[in-house]
Amino acid sequence: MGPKAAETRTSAPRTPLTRERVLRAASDLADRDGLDALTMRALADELGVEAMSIYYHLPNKNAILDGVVELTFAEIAAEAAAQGPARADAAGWSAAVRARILGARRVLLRHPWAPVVIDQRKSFSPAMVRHVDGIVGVMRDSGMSHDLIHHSLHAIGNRVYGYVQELSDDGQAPPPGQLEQMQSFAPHLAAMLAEVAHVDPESTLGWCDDQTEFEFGLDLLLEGIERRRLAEAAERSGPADR
Amino acid sequence: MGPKAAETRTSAPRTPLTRERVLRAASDLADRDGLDALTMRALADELGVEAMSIYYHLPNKNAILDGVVELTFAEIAAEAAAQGPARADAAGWSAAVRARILGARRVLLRHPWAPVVIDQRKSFSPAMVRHVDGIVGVMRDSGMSHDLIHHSLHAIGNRVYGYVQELSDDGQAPPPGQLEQMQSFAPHLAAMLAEVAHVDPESTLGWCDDQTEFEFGLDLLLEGIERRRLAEAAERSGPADR
DNA sequence: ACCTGAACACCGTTCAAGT
DNA sequence: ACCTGAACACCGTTCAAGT
Repeated sequence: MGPKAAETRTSAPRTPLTRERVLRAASDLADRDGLDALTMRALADELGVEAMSIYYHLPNKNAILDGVVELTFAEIAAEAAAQGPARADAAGWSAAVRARILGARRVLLRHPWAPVVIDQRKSFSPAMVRHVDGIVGVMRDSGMSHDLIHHSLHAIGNRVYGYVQELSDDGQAPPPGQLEQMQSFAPHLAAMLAEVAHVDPESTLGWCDDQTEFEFGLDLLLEGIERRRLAEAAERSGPADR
Repeated sequence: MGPKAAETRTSAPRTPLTRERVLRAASDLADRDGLDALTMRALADELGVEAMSIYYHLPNKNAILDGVVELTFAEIAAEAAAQGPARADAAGWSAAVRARILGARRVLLRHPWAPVVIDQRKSFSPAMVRHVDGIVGVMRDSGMSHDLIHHSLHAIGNRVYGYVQELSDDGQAPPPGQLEQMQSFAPHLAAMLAEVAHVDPESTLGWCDDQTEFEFGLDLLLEGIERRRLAEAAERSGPADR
């Protein structure tokens, strides 16, 4: 408690501001007080700093939003890693995909603002791409065609978050060199995109036909419900003969 | 072009402001310039009026957002009516539901801001309730249980917009007298909610178990994809014996 | 290199005032 | 009854300035 300690305190009153620290604080703030409470001024307060200091480490608020989405997908990756390698035989693909999606959901439930941010600003982080790539890999191992995988990603992905939209719908054509670059860290996904883009080069809507994807997912649901309806009816008429 | 005409012009330079006119203009503005461009000041400009004038007809911006969602569901109802009465026999329920959902989607594609507004503010208009009620009616005619219908609504509804969430998840218990009141204009839906709430009164999460609903929808999709995978495999091994 | 303060152009909204 | 103008408390961001 001598003057030296006090001096040290005033000369290093807090850990230095970094991109990481800003993003962590932003994610925590949104978790605790909601997305609307995540303002530059409130965030600065949380960090014991003036609002404008943040701009030295991140260019603007959009960068912060992209950053916290990135953090969230890093958590999802950690969750998946904790579950161990989810490779499976042909029949087991479904359980493996299911586990990954429910894992992602567990993380997203801890960050309720994340789905909102993800699909109102079509953010697109490497961690997100790798997450999708893992799912593509599992499906590919089961022998599915890239086409079926592609439709299935739309059907499933729309359910959890809109990531597939970004991956394809927006950029009319495949982004120039981006696909080659993706090959290094998301090989399954890159292979799928290459084939899908090649197969249907003159789709009126560009890369993916939104309407087709929507109907594919809808029909999956309707067929499943119909099967359950028939099961109910059978149950009702003769539960004995089972 | 005499002085009289000019006088008439200046004494009645525009049609009077009404709730209807404000909401129409708001919807049009959002269609044209996007949701972010829908500000009180820009909306007033569009109407040839000062920003504060709007507050005489609607209490605040949230009321405007609720109002434009209401308008959108009115359009969806008109679209459904144009398709004629979509009553069907047991096996035809699926086509009837499909038609209604694709109709809703056509309208929502004209108002891309609508899904965003609907699920970031959990708005809840009578027109929306009636839309859901129509779907419940069709499913009920096919002999499905209320339980199956309930799960199915979650699975399908999440896909188009989050309306079922509002209907149930939020209010822990059924809203006091609201259910009785609903009976008059949404009888099928009211019946379903009454039975579902009764059947599972001590659900840990309140009315609906979100996790259960999520897994129901996910499994529907996974099962459907698995069937298509098997079809692909069969096609590959012996396309001749079909 | 890292942080700050004042200022700008926006927002939704309150409130007292006009006709 | 219907509309307005000034003002308030916010927002993200620019810019020149401090250390």
